[in-house]
Amino acid sequence: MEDICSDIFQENRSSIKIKKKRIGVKNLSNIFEATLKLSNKKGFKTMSLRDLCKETGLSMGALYSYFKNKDELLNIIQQKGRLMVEKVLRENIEDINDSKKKLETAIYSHLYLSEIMQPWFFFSYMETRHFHKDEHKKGIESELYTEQIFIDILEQGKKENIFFVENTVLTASVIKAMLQDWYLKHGKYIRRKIKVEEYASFIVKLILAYIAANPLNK
Amino acid sequence: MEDICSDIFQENRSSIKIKKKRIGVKNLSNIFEATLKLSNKKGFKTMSLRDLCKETGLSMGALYSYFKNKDELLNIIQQKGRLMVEKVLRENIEDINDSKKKLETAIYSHLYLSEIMQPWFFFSYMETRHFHKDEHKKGIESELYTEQIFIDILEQGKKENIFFVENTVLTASVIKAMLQDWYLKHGKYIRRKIKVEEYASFIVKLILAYIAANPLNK
DNA sequence: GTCTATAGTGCGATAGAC
DNA sequence: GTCTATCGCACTATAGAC
Repeated sequence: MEDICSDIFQENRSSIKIKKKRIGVKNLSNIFEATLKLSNKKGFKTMSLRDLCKETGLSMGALYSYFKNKDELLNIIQQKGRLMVEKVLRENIEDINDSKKKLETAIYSHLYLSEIMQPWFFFSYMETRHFHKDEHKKGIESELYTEQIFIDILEQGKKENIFFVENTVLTASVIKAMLQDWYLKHGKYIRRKIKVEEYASFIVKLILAYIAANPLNK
Repeated sequence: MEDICSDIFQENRSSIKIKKKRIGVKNLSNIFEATLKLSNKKGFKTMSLRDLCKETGLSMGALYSYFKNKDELLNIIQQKGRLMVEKVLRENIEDINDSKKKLETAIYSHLYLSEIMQPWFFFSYMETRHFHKDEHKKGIESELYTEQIFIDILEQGKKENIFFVENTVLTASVIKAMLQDWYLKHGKYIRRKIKVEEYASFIVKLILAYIAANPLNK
């Protein structure tokens, strides 16, 4: 979190009116956390900047030193979250050659990441449709990007005769749906004391039962 | 739709100021459709009653003849949608004894219903967390109600030694997640020309591959 | 670097004409 | 049964004091 906010501070130095790095990074971190918390409770549009003042302990004027308007606040949060997700997923799977191992790793990585960054994932899923043109498009592309990762892995396994899957696109879609359920209904899973490891291992077993069973052996 | 609006008109006669049934039902139907359309685009809270005026062609005064405030409009929509869903699901599966057939029917029924009532399902999923206390609670209960249907079917099949499933709750959770993906990302599936029949048959195959394979035979 | 005060906009809701 | 006009309130964003 510290690292991310430090990056954001550097990159958006032009639009951020704060000069001292220590104060800037601390307040940015505070603002992001508060924004995700409030938005996930009542929606980004419904969250007023006065709510954000109360939650952060900053005044209206101080907030506007960190972003030039409410929409820019949203853009910064989105931009940074997306970069983080794509980087982690790519790095975790790029060196794996074995299809089955790669599929497992992709599922585990996505779930662990969304466990750590749950508020951001939830925010992103729920708010994307409210974004204006450009951010809206990027949100959908980001979703398709991770879906494509799964399509590619399934296609690779299919070529190697390890996976037996009729429709890779549809299979990737439902894998994505199950991964998303983890952060969308996070409260439900916590209440039921289901840990992320258990959920991940379950998803892998379910998918492998479907694609790893050679129909010719039946 | 006509039938539902007719029912709503009868039940809420006290708070609806309109006397003539024909006009009342026609306008109610118009208002509901417009509310779902606008809310699903920008969120219920963000949709102003002035937006609703434009979309329905009615004036502010006219709108307020059909509900006493914005929250009541939401409650009426939710109440009726929930009743509809629970009724249809129950009626479709209650007379089926065969576990496998029952599971299939439940999946197909839910998907076909959410295909017809897609705007309502989407609305309900996205807005539940913004509801006040009582409606919020009912929304969550409704979600758990359909999940419980699947838990019960899985438990029944387990007892009969037809299904081999370790964790029925977790299995029901992901079934629900996949059913929800159909109406949450409806646009994506339409763009990819995936029909509801294909999706339903895919989900059934995927789940059966996991639970219908007796591990003792392996 | 952060504050308070306020301008300007748009909201939900109602009253009263037609 | 539907309309227009209007009220009071909360919002984003900014200007200027400290």
